[in-house]
Amino acid sequence: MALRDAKDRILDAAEDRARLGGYNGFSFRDLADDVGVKSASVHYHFPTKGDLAAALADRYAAKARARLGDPATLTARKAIEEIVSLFRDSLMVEDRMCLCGVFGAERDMLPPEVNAVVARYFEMLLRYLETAFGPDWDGPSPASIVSRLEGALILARTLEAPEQFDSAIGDLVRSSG
Amino acid sequence: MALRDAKDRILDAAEDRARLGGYNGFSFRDLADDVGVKSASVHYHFPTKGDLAAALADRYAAKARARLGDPATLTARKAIEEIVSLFRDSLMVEDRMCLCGVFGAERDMLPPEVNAVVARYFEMLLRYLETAFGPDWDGPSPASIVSRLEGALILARTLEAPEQFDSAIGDLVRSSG
DNA sequence: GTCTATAATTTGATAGAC
DNA sequence: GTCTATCAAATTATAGAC
Repeated sequence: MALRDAKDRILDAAEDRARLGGYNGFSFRDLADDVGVKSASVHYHFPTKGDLAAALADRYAAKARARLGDPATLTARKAIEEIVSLFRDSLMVEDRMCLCGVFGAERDMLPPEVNAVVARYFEMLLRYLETAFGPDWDGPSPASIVSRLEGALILARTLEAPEQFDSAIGDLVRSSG
Repeated sequence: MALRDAKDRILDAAEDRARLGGYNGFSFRDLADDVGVKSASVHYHFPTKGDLAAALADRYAAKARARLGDPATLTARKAIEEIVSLFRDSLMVEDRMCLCGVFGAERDMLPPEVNAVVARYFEMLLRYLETAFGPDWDGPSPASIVSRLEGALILARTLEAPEQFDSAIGDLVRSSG
C-alpha cells in the first residue's frame, strides 16, 4: 500500500484543514489541490460536502475510540490519563483543534448528518469515562472532564500558550488516583 | 434613541449569526438583509470582514466585562457565580455559543486582527478570576474554570442536552464556598 | 476513478450617484 | 450614510468523455 487510496488522502486533507478553520474553512478545490486531483474527483468520492464532513467526523471518532482502548479494562486514573493524552497530543504534537470541538462550535449551520456524527463522538467519550469510573466514582464527572479538555484546547491555542493547557488540566491528572 | 444606529444593529446581526455558525457562517449580504440595508452600506461601516469581526469581538468582550463587574470587590465564590451565570445564560437564555469560543476554535483561518481581540477576551476572563481569588486561592485554577465553561457550551449544545452543562459545571459552583 | 468543462450561486469588495 | 451597479473570484455541484 505504497500510497493509500484517494478517499483516505482526501479525508486526511479535509481533517487537517477543518481542524484549523472549521467546516467552511476548506473547499473541494482546496482538498483536490492538497491531494493532487481535480475537484470533480473529490465529488466522486463524496457527493456533497455534508457527506464528506460526516465521513470525516466518523473516521475521527473511530480513530479516537481505537486509541483510547477498552474502558472496561482500565482504572479510572488510567482512563483519565488516556483521554488527557489524546487531547494533549492534539495541542502539543498536532497543533490542531479537536475536529468535533470545532464542528460542535459551528453546529447550528452544519448539515444535520454532520451534527449526528459529532454528537456520537461526544457520547462515546462520556461513555468511555463512565465505564472506567464505575458506579462508585465520586471524582469529577465525565462531562466536566470532556468539557475541560475541549475548552483547554481553545484557550491554549487562542492565547498561543500551550502551558495554559496544563494549567487547565493539571489538577485533573494529579487528583485522578 | 428609537432605533439604535446602523453600526450597532449590524453588529447585533453579526453577533447572532457568528455565534451560531462562526466567522464564515455569515456574509455581508446576510447582515444587510437582517438590518434592512444593502451590503454596500455594511462595507461603509466596516470596510473589510476582518474589521467587522474584530469590532464584534471587541464589543462582545466589553459587554462581558461590564456584566461581570469589578473583581476586586467580589469574593471568590461570587466571581465564580458571575462567570458561570454569564455562560449559563449564553446556553439557556440565548441558545448561542460564546462568540470568542467559536472564533477561538477557528482561529487558524481568521484574520490576525480578530485573533488579537479574541485573545484579549480570554485574558480578561482569567484576570477577572485571578483578581477575585487573590494570592492564597487553592481552588480550581482560572484556566480550568474558563476551559470548563467554553467546553460545556460545546458539549451541551452538541448533545442538545442543556443539563449536561450543569453536569459539567455543577461541582464547580457547589465547591466554590 | 479521473478528467475537462461548465453551470448556478455566493462572496468580499469597489465606484460613483444621491 | 445609503443606494445602484458591478466586478473578480470562489463556491458547491453536475454532465459527459476517457
